[in-house]
Amino acid sequence: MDIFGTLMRRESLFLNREVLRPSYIPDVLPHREREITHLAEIFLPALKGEQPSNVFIYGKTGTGKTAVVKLVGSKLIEKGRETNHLIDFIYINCEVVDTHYRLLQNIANQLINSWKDRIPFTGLPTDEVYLRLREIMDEKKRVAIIVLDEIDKLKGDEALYTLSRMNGDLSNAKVSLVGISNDLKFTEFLDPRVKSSLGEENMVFYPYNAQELQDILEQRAKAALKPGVLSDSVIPLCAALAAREHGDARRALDLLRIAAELAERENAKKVTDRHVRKAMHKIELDHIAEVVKTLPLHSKILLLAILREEKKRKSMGMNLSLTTGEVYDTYCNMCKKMSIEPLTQRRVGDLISELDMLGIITARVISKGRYGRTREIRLSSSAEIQRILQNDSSLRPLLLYRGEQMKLI
DNA sequence: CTTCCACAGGAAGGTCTGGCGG
DNA sequence: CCGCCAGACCTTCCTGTGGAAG
Repeated sequence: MDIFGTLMRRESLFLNREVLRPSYIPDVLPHREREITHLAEIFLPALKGEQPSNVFIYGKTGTGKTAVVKLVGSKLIEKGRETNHLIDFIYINCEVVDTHYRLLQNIANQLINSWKDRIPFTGLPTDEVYLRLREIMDEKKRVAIIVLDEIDKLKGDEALYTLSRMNGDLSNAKVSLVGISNDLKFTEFLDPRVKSSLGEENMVFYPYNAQELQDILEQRAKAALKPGVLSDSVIPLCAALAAREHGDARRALDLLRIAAELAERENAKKVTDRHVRKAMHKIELDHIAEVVKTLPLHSKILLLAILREEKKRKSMGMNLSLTTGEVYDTYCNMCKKMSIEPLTQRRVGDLISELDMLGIITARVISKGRYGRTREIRLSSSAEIQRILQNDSSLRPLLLYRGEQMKLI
C-alpha cells in the first residue's frame, strides 16, 4: 500500500504554511506603522553609540507587540552592521525565564559565543552571575537592547531593579530595556525607582478591530495559500471571531491556518465557514486536552473530584456550582482511596486558582452571606476533561472497568 | 445595625531536588 | 566526595472579608 503516495497526490491548499504560524514575522505589519516609526525613533540613538530610552509596551495578546519589537530590532541590527555600530539585541520571554538568576544567566549566555564559558543554570550565587555579565558587556563595548517579553511573569522586581540600574556599573557598554506586558496594572506594584526608569517611554498597543484583522489575514493569506481556495466569507468570519476575543491577531491566524488544514484533510477544494467553526472548536478542545494531560497528579485528582461532584449534582437536578469546601472533601476521599496523603486546603485553594487561570475551570469568589465566603467552581468543558481523565493511567485506582471502557466511579 | 460563616489569600518557613565548584 | 545554591512545592499560622441572617 502506498500510503504516503496517496496522501502526497492530494492537492495542497498551501503555498507556505509558515506564514500563518504565530512565530512568523512578516516584513510589513499592517496597521502598526505608527508604532513601528515610534519605536524606531526611540531606538535611533543606538546607531550613534548612545543609550536609547527604556521603553514600556502595553497591549493584550495578539496586538502585535512582539512582532513590532522583533521587526524593528532586526532592522536596527541590520542598519547597525551597515554603519559599523554593532548592536546587541537580546530577546527574552519572561514566561520561560522567570527568575532573577535565570534572567541574568540567559542574557549573559546570549552574549557569549563559546560553549564552554556558558553560565550554568544553577549553582552560582546571583551576584556572581551579575559580575560576569558586566564583564562580558564591558568587553564588547556595545549598546545592548534587552527585550523582556511578558515582563509581568517575572518573579519579584529584584531582577528589574538590577537591570535598570546596570548602566551605572558599566564603563564601556550601554544597556536599554524594553518591557512588554499585557497586564495594564503591572507597574502599580513595582518599586517606584524601577517604575520611573522603565517607563521613560510608554507605548500602548490597542487591539485590532475586525476590519484591521481582515487586512492582516488577507495579507498573510495571499502569501500562505493558493489563490482562490478561500470562500469569500472565510476571512471576515475569522476576523469577526477573533475580534470577539479582544482583537487577537494570533487567534485569527490560527483559525485560518487550522481551518485550511482541516479542509485539506477532507480533500476539499475550498475552505468554508464550516471549516472555520470546526477549527475554533478544535482550538478550544486542544488547549484543554493539552493542559489537562500535563497537569500534576494532585490537580488531576482535584479535577476528577469536581467532575464527579458535578455529575452527582446534575443527576439530582441540583445547582451545578460547587464550593471549595465541597470539592476539598471529595478530593480528600479520593486521596484516601488511592492511599495518598491529601494536600492541605490552603494548597488546594492555590491549585484551584491555577486551574482557573489555565481556563480549565471557572472559580469566582462569591459571598453567601451568613454561610461564608467561598469560590463558586465549575468545569469549563466537562466532556473533554472527562475524556482525558478516563484515559489517564495515574488515576486508575479511581476508575472502574465497565465493558471495554474505563468509567468514573 | 452587628454578627459570623467559610473560606480567601498573605507571610514565613521547611523539605527536597538537581546541579554547580572545589 | 562535600557544601552550597536556587527553585519547586508544601505546610503552618495567620488576618481579612462580603453579605445574609438575626
